[in-house]
Amino acid sequence: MVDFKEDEKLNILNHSCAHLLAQAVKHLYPQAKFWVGPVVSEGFYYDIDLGDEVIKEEDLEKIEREMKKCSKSAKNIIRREISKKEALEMFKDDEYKIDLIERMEDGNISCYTQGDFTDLCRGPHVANTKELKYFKLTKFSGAYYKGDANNKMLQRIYGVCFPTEEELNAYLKELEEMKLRDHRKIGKDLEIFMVSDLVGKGMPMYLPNGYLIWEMLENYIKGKERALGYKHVLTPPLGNVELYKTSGHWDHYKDNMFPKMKVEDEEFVLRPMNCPHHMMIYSNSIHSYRDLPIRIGEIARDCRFETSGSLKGIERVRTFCQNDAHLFVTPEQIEQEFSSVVNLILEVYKELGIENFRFELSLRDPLDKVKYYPDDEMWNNAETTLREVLNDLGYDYVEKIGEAAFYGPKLDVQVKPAVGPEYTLSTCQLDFCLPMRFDLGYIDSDGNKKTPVVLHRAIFGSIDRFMAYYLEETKGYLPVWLAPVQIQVVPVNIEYHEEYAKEIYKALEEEGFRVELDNRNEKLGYKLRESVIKKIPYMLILGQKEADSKTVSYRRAGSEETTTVTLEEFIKLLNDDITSKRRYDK
RNA sequence: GCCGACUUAGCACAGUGGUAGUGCAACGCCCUCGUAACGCGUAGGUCGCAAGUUCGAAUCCUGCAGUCGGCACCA
Repeated sequence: MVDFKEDEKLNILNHSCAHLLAQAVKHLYPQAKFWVGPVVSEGFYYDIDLGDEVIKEEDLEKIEREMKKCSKSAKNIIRREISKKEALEMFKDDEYKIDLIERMEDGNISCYTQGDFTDLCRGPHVANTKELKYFKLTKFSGAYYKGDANNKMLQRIYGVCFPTEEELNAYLKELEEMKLRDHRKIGKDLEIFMVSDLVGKGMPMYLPNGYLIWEMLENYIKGKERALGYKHVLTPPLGNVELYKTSGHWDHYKDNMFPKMKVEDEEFVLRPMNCPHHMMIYSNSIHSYRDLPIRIGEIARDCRFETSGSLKGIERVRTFCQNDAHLFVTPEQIEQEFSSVVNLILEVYKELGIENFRFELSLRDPLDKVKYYPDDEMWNNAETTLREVLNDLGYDYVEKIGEAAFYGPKLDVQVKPAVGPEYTLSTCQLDFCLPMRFDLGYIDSDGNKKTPVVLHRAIFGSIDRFMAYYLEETKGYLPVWLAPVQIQVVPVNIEYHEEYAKEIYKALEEEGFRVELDNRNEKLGYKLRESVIKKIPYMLILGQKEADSKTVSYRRAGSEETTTVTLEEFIKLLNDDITSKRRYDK
């Protein structure tokens, strides 16, 4: 999808369109006061205080009509440099603009005027409002002033603007198409997961198709980890509150945990993460420097009390299974183990054909003394280490201040879903803090007890989220190794060809493929249509021709071509598809 | 959690005050068929839940729940 922020021409056009929106809103709502109206990846928006009024759906059309009027009036958009004093006087009735101006440097302030409307802005803009012709207001919502939930909620209106009608329509069509690949739709259509109000929101249940995909993903990633020396464990999905007080999670996240429950004279919580359990496993025995790194992995069920508004399909849920592991290493081993994790991430992405992702290096905000473990030296050390390893590996990344975990900095891999904002898929976190809090140790070569360093890492993030992402990536056309049903055998005529179809079906089943025989008394076209809708990778069409020549004809979902081969060749083809994990959706 | 919208059969939807409809799916009959829907028929819904207004509520009001679009949050 086009990025309005990155495309210079669209950026200016959309920024100007935000002003047009503000002008129209000012006409319709004279009491309106304006906060900011930036261009973002998805277009532009403007945050507006309408006093007691709120935007409703029908208001959008009304505002659009007014915008068209403002556009048609063909006013020149005129830039003017103003002094800070002038600016403060000009916008004296708008506390939001005053807020902005007060933080601006004198001599570096400008405003733009179009007809009866002037907005504070650094520009640049298009020359005339008539250039803003092909736009659409796409969505609206409340948005907290300065992004702080304690502040007043302003009205935010989103829109997009293009130079031509064709581009606008193409974009709107693309938006509609993206909705079709939303994992919630695919998950329902292909019977992958369900939710039940009675069980609880944000607690998905995986249906047979979904659990099959789950098992394949789980076995795949555990196999990769075993090859790298990981040992997998199984730990309970709850823990004593003291465990989380020791780790520090209780102080930081107790509001985001399910409340504690008292049993006899102990208190427990459903666990929100697995680090403390794995720390206890580490401390179950005495370790020598020779034993390190120790890599403990687990597909571990966690429960987090996510706010109702943040839940989304199987992407953001209240119960989920992390593809978690904790690597206990000596300080000298950090670099090698961290590289190894990054390489594993890249290897998995490459194998599964995931190409649209980016790295974020999440660092602490040094001014935030509450959230982050107070040890400057530790933080500087950890952040420098991660940065150096990333630079050595030569990967592009952006640094995000204030995004670190409370115990350490991390590398996050960000991806964009079909619908909604970016999220983290994989993560690798460096932690000097929890090993100290749990008093972990190993005996070093000099005979002294030292504290290990821990790398927290998740390749799939959670199996749930990864599945959501991969369903959207593949549009539901799963590669053969993941497809719940790999082959649908369709006899042309049930009366004459069922016997041959059964023979082939049994042969494929004996080879270990997930195969189904459609022996219903329906027309060929009808049965093929169902296979296509269910996105089954291979349709095997068996009629007189195939029975006579002892061959099979196959068609891949998403293709209209039919190929005829021998059964042996077909099996070879399938096995090749499965081992290569090849995607065929693109 | 906050702002707004939505919730009708397994699925996709229509129906804005007069005791529920269409298409697909399901089931039955018919058809016996070569690459995305043969035809006919049958069954299926306390219209998200609760309370209210009304002679009468899927429709109007209120509350609750869930979902969706954003905001906030995300160890």
